[in-house]
Amino acid sequence: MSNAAIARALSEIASMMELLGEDSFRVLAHSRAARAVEDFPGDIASIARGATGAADLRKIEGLGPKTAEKIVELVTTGAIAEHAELAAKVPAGLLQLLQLQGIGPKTVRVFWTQAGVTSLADLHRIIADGSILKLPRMGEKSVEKLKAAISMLSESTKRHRLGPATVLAEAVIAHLKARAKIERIEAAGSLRRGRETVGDLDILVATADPAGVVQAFVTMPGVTAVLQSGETRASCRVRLSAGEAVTDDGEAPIKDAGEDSGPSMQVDVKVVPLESWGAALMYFTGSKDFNVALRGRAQDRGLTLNEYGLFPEDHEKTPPQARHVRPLAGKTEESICEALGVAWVPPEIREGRGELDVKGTPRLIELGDIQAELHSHTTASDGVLSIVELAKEAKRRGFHTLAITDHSQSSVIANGLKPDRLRRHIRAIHAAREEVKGITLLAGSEVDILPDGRLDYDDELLAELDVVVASPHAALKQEPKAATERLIRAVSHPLVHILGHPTGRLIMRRAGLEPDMAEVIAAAKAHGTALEINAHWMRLDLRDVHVRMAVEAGCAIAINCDVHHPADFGNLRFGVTTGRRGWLRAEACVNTWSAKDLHEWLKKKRR
DNA sequence: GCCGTTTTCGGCCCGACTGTTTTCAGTCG
Repeated sequence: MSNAAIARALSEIASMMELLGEDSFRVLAHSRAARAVEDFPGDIASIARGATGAADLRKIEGLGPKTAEKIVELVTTGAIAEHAELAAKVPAGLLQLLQLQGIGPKTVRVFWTQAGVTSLADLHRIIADGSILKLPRMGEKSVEKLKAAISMLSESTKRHRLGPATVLAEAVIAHLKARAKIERIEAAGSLRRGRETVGDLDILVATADPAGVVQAFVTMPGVTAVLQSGETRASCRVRLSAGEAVTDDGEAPIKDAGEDSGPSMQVDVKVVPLESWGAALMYFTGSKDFNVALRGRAQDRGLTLNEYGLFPEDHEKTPPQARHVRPLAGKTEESICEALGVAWVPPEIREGRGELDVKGTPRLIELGDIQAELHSHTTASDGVLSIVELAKEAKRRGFHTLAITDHSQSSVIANGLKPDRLRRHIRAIHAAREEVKGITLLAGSEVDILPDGRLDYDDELLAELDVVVASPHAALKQEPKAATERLIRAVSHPLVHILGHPTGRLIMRRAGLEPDMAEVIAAAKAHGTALEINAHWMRLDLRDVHVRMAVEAGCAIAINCDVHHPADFGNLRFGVTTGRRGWLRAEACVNTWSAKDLHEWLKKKRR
């Protein structure tokens, strides 16, 4: 049973208790437990099945005696009795109503207990016959908002992948900068933390002209609905196509239908005072758990931290900023951390997982550290550039090394190379070295890992290559056990340098392989094989939690753009961000090494 | 239901916005 499935069960318990009007802190505890399970890097089910399952689970922050027992119950019996008892009391359709924007548990409970609503269809009915207006706090405007929320139910609950979300955020920032006088502007939230998917965008602005900023935002092209618009914040749904020519699939540009169609995202613009910039940025960047931990540190010191700054705790009812109390810190994130006696940590690792205990700011990998691209495709397989064009582009971007790694024979759809074609291709790469100087061109291959873990070329041919990236492309639904054996066999092969996109997942589209990653990492470490973070925003594979496992195990990491098109080099930042989320330091990433060190490492597997 | 170098009991983030109110409840992040 996957962590996600266990988290869902706990989360449903929380929602159902909420609808029954039970103690809100019990609800909160179950929601927290669900998140703890969802975000846990290891396999919760196998821990729960252990002899001391419940005790081991309790060591995870957010899980206590009761929630640990419920997880053990779920894993061993397939269900939680309490879940079934709650489900008998709460109609299933109500959970869907909770997804509606602007509708929370209190309102759903009113619909249910006072109007007998148990489904979306019932809700439609009381709207249609007007009886909804008899319910408390339900006026014309509320009903209009509710109708809008129903019509975009599926769209508004959808998360979006990091790539398109980043592009849209940059477009909003550019738009506001061009139309209002702005002191500072930055995207906060999960985008700043570099999560692989983003629910909505939080754009923070420091400005002398709040009204101008809000006005510029709500009239921006691509805005399909203004959800709220006040003096210091506004919320809109904005079409992703307002970003630029990056669609959800990373292919052709979205055709602008000129109406409220196409995928959209909620974008919140918040105006904050310049003297509170750091406090607001920190507050709105999160994560929630990180903020809670940080506020705990403030409390320990008799201080209170909010989005306006760090203040002395004086137990007054009115918040300090409203009484014009001078904050102890707030203009920058660093000043707040200093006043709290904690090291400033990069947004990517703010997860409330003990990062406040680190001594000194960790020096994580940065975009500028990358000096080599080790995974690229030419027109020989499914790329759009020739060897020379690709080499020139890599050189232009300042890389000292480029590995050409076209697909192997089993990837028929990608025009994979049969052995004789590969041999000619190797010679063509060698010839291109004469044409493009100032960059080392390596002859490689992205070799398919067959379902049983064998490679797609024989060892003799593999030994002729400078670089071997072994990747799974087919049979991505095989059982975890088979997947684990398959990948271990591949990383243990003496001629393999890098395990490419280890799981083959596509974010929000395809789960990919679900091997026991700890075992794969251990085998990779033992054989000196690097694990790839594929930088494409559709993949980001290895994923962040597995990067952290690999980093802690001392395994080498590669960050590659898997270049098929010149624009793919631009995805590098997403790969680096994912590395940072896994606490990756430059020295553990082979792409940051000097040409000498990198080439030496590659050759070691050829002796 | 969880958690603890100010607590094993008594806390559990809090401010902006909105719509419906006659001073505030609900939602959101």
